Order: sequence, then C-alpha cells, then structure tokens
Amino acid sequence: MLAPKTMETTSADDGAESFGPRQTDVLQAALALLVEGGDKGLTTARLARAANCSKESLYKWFGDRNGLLEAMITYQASKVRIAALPRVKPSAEEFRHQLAGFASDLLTVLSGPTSLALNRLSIGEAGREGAQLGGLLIERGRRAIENRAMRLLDAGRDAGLIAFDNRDAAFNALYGLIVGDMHVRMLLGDAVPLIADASALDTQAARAVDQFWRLYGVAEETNPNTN
Amino acid sequence: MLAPKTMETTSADDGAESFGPRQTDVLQAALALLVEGGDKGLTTARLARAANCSKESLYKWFGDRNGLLEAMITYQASKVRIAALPRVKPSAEEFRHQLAGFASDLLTVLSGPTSLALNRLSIGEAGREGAQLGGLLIERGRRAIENRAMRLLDAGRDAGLIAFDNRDAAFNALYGLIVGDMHVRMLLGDAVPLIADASALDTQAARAVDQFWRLYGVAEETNPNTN
DNA sequence: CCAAACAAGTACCGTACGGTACGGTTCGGG
DNA sequence: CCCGAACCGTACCGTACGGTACTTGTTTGG
Repeated sequence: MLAPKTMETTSADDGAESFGPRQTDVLQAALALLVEGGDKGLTTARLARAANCSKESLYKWFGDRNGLLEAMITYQASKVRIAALPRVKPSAEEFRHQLAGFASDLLTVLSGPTSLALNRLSIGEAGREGAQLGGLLIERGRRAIENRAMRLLDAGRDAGLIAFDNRDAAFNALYGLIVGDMHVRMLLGDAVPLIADASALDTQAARAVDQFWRLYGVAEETNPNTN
Repeated sequence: MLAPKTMETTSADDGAESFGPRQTDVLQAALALLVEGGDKGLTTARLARAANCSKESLYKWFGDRNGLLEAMITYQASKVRIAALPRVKPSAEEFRHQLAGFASDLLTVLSGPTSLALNRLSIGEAGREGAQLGGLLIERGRRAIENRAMRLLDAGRDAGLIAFDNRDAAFNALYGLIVGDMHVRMLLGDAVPLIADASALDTQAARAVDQFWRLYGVAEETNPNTN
C-alpha cells in the first residue's frame, strides 16, 4: 500500500473504467480460479502462474489484492449488463412476457457459477472493517437488477397494468417470489433442483410472475390492489 | 488430523449432542470472536486467549478447526430452537397471527449478528471441496424454519383457511415475500432499513403475511386459489 | 495422601500467503 | 542499432496461521 499509485487502472470512481486486453485476460483467469477454488483458491502466485504473468505486474496493475478483487467485480458486472426495456407501453401479454423474462434472467444470473463465487467472496469478507467488496457488489450488480425491475414496474403502472403505492414493496415482492431462499441456499452450496435445468427454472419464473400478477395486476374481476 | 479421536464431543451424527459447560463457554467466546472479526478474526490462538483455555484443549475437544466451526453451528442452532405450534385448528385471526409471528421471528433470526456471522462463514467456505459447513447450516438452521413453516401451512390448510397444491411453492412464496433480498443484502454488509428497528420489521412482516394471504387464503369473496 | 488425569500457558514447527526485489527478455521508437 | 520501458519468472522476506509438544499447576478419585 502507499505505492506511487499511477491511478489509471485502479481508479474506483471511474464508471467506464475499462481494462486493457491483458488485464482482461488476467481477470478472466482470476475469476476462473475463484470459481474453482473459492477465496483461498485465488492467490497471487497461482493467478500469476495461471495467467502467465508476474506477481509484480499484478501489483502494478491492481495495486493490491483487494484492488484485484474489486476489479474482478467491476469487470464481471460490466460483462453481464442487462438489456434495457424494448418498449414503453406494453400490452398485458407483452408485459407479462417482460416480467417472465426478467424472472428467468434473474434466476439465470444468480445461479451462475461466477456470480455465486463473487457473492461468496464478498460475503465472506463482509463483517470486517475493510469490507467494501459487499458494497461494490451491491452497487455494480444488484443496482442493475433493481433498475431494470423498477423500470419494468413503472412501465407496467404507466400502462395501467399493475398498481402499487410502495414501489420498493412491489419490487421486494417480485424479487422474493422469484428467488425465494434459493439464492442463499445456492450460496451455501446446496444443489437447488429448481435451478438445475432450464425448464424447471422457467417453471419457477412463470409461477412467480403469476403470483406477482395476482398481487399487483389490475384485472377486471378483482379490485385494484393498493399495497 | 487422525488423532486418537475419543469421539464423544465431536460426533456429528448425534442429534442431541450437548457440550459441557466449559465447552459451551468456549463456543460462546468463539461466536463472539466470529461476530466481531469474521472468519479471519477467529483464530485458535485468539480463541484460546479469549476463552482462557489452551490451544491443546481446543484440539482435544473439537479435534480440528473445522470441528470447532461445526460445533459452533450446532450449538447456535440448539440455542435458537423455534417454538412449536400452540394449536392445531386455529381461527382465521389466530392463523394470521401465527403467520405474522413466524414472519417476525424469521426476520429477527436472519438479521441477528450471530446468524449473519455463521452464514457468512459457511458461505465463504462453500464452493470448495471440503465444504460441509453449508450443508450443516442448512440442516440445523434452515430445516427448523422450514419445518415450522410447513406445519403452519398444513395447519392452515387443515383448518380450511388456505389452499395450495404445491406445498413447496407455497413455502417459497411465503419465505420470499417475507425476506425478499434482504438476507443477501445483510450478508453483504448492507444496512437494510426494514430491519433496523422492530416497528419497521413488523411492518414488513405484516405486509408479507397480507400478500401471502391474498395469494393462498381461502376467503369468501375471492376464488380458492389452487396454485 | 498420593498418583493419575486434566488443563493452562508457552514455546515451537512447518507452511503458505501477501508483498517486494532483481535479473533476464522482449519490443517499439528514435 | 541502441535505448528504455514493460514484463516474465523466480527468488526472497516477514508474518501469521494451524497444529503439536512440553512444562507447570490443579483437580480428583481411590
């Protein structure tokens, strides 16, 4: 620490912080090591060997092991950018389809090995003093999901398809119905059957969307819910 | 490893495995260290100093660092045993009250510092080969929650208050509506406002129960849901 | 009253990690 | 052709951890 700090590849405030191709390869190798062996599997020596680079270069590029971990989170988050909404005023079927797509994407992302590994890393490091990885993961990963969901909810309300007073509560219900406790179970290493194959995953997504629709949908036979 | 293995305090299969008072104190100190400093804060030397015992005794009692961690999980799980159901055929209000109590208890337990620390520990160790802590935590911790919820659901159905085809799906919805993504956020170190004080927690619990009731409740004006 | 078990405290050992330093090599620009 | 920058590979250093051994009380049962 307290190195000369060229501050060009490790600047944390730069949103569009893009790594060179060499650093990208190194980050990819680091993610592979992390997925395979967890936190303790990712050592600087192993990474240098796996990525065919020197430890000195690692410290020059990322400054610190923590800087490397932060770069991994940022890099991975930049790789799974979620697509924006296609339209602004969807029909009921379109909207339900968008909800189902969101649910399916969410489950797919959360169950991905890289996402699980990074979440395990950040969670394992949380609870201490340093502990900025968790905040970074929330900011870079969860933020995108929340934004997409919020835009989705707004679009549905603007189209008169759903109704809610508390948008955060609606998001919480949508997220909870989709994910349940499967995320934590997967983080703990449990093999969740609903995530194993794509068909079960889509079934779970469809049921969650159906339940959310019953809670917040504005239909003709039921009263407009205001929760 | 491969010590003489007296196998009386570290036997993993014994469900009623109870530690002596000395071991209990040690486990309490270990939990305190874990809560304070996370995984890396709990070292054998520090624990020995904090608990006024010798490292040798630690290894004699728990065999191994992993054995100590397993004992901590088992001990903590035995301390937060959840109360059983008071009745078998509740009225509607009683049942809703029981649901609210379950929701409140669930949020209280999950947001507890010891629970968070143990979950962080198990999650951080998951993804490797050894990795039996996650399974142990699921078995000792989540199992109890799931059992209570399942008995609750069965009681509600037997009383004609709720209806469901897929009990696992109903549990997933109940759990998801109550917890949402707050557990993972707390595990990541985020300060979740809905958990900060008891009133916000109860509000969240009440809304979740309300939503669950709208999904699965058998009321007079709405159709009996069969999802 | 004594011996055997038990446990605290400390010292110790091997290892593995984060981080640094250095020599050799490649490569692009002048 | 040369120079300097970047970088690989490796060796090295200090530290901190898990686990073991040993010494000194202290309890306890016969």
